[in-house]
Amino acid sequence: MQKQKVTIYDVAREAKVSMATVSRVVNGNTNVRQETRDRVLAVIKRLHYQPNAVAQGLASKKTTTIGLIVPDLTNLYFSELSKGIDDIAMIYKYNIILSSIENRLMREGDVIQGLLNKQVDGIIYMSNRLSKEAEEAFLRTKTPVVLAGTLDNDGHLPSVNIDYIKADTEAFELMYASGKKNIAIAVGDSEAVINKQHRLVAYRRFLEAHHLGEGHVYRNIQNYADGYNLYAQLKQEKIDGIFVTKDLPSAGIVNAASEKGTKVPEDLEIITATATDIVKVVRPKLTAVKQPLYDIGAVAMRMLTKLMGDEPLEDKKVVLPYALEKNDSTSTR
Amino acid sequence: MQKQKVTIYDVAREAKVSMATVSRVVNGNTNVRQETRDRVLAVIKRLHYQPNAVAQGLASKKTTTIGLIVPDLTNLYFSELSKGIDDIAMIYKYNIILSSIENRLMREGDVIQGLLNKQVDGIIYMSNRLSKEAEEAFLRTKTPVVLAGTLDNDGHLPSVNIDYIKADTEAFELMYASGKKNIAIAVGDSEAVINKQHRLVAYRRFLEAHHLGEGHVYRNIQNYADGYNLYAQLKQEKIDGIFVTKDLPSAGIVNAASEKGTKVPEDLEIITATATDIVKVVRPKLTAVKQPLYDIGAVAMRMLTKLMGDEPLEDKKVVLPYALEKNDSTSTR
DNA sequence: GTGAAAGCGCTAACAA
DNA sequence: TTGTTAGCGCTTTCAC
Repeated sequence: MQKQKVTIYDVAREAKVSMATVSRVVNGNTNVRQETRDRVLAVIKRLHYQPNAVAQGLASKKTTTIGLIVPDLTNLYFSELSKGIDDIAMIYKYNIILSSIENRLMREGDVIQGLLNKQVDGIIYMSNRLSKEAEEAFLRTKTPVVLAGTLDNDGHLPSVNIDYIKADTEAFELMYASGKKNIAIAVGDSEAVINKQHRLVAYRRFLEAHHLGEGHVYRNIQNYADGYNLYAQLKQEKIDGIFVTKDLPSAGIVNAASEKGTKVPEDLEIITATATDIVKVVRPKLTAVKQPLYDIGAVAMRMLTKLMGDEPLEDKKVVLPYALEKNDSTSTR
Repeated sequence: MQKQKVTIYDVAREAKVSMATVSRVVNGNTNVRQETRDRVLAVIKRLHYQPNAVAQGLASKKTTTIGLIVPDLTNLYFSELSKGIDDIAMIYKYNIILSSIENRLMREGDVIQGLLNKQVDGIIYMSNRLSKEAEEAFLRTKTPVVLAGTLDNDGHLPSVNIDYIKADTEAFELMYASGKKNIAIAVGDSEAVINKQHRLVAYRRFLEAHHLGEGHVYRNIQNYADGYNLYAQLKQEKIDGIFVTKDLPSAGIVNAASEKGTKVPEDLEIITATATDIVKVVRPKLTAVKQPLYDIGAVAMRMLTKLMGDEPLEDKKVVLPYALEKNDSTSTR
């Protein structure tokens, strides 16, 4: 490849100043006489000079780029979070390097190392499950990291979330208030920190509080078909209320129930843990925990900008409010 | 910020070779004696040396990074495309800089310039509407660009798509075969090239072929509510079949129809132009054009790798096959 | 097969 | 306020 067409050197020569002065102008340094600045600016415009961000990055050790680690962009949960992150990143002029960790083409540790090699100024990580190797890599590096809609085991890393235990408990109690006694929970990855240490804990506490016995935990319920197929089991085990962590499986359950003649919410109540577009498309409309996904992303990104600017963080663990949106898959108002 | 911990220089010193040799080893250059290579590799491992990609980029003028321009990641159409792009990019070891152009925080030209300043090796662009400033920027730069699920006005840029005219015509004819005579079309952005030069053209040709008069074009039908609200108008204008370019509005129409007592497909047939998860969640299940979104993305990325490697392209405009998935919102099988 | 040395384009002391 | 001068960490001729 050829050399860059117009460099800072060309501008300096044409404007009869030093490279340093051009650099100052480009970076908005105020220590430049207005007259000089204008002259440089004119040359920059005339030559269509554009700074080479890679060279800037090498010299300044700042790339104005962050890494975004995400499991699956086609999942609305993550894409909503990403949108919040993206908007704030744009405001602060950061670019985002997107790293998907869904397919196992690359080990998570290598993905993170790749980001670090690209000298990203910070990393935002989202995933249902924070892998061990990721957690270790994050604790080792001095590059700032923030978790969005994600929790680590010991709470060492800055993060933004809602209070899952509180939200889930409210959901269980809503179904209980309708007189349901055989309430179940269906989770995606039962080893994920949020499920293992929060949602399932809330479930057990709920069961104990009302002396409801062992309960029913369905694991690995990930997609529409999983939900659809789960229905038969729910029917057999006489489940009359279920909390589902993902939206597509919830839709599957509702549709299966409708087809097989089970009335929702009379015979079976359903609450889903994430209010996406799916919720309003299904009939009956699903009662759902409305998480402020966009805000979680936005706040996470804002936290990261502070960390990258060596500003102090008020809260390391931010907890945002949620709302339980009562729709037609539950009966108690 | 401090200097990098371990540099190529440290490795060279410890291995008692020159930086050039270390560089060769790192980049898999074969002109290194096996013995030397092993020694260098051992030192790299011992010191945990990791190359600085920014410095590599500056020296080699290759960043192994591409720019991905996307309007809205929460739109399944684009996130599916992105997934295909991401997978292939990962295989070829390219990182992706994600640039959203949905919010108008930044002009599209500036977004592209920013990517160019970061010295990306290539760009993939997706959008319903290729803006004039984007098109001009792409024609001006020597950085390779590929359009995914997107078309430019004059067809100068490499792109991957399906045959929209053929697909839409098939959809119209399917409804016509059911005896529908007042068939309409609802589009998102009617100025988008795909709509203006393909979908709407197909619609007009269909009307003419069957002497169906002027027809009905509904514009700016973007989201669930738009579709839901459109129903009243469809009813008033006695529409008995409609082709909708987006999935959420389709769901809105179906749900509104069900609520108001209009039978789908008996009284109103609906076909949507993109088969996403929404299609199978709505009842009745929507008949839809199944676009190979993942493949479009994958092929676009593969084309880009060729362009970046100065390999020739067999086809500049790739057209992938689609399938019309007949579900329950149409009656003809 | 290996090394010396000149950059890549820019920033950031330090002087002036 | 401006210029000089080292780098930043790496690749890449060109010799040997």
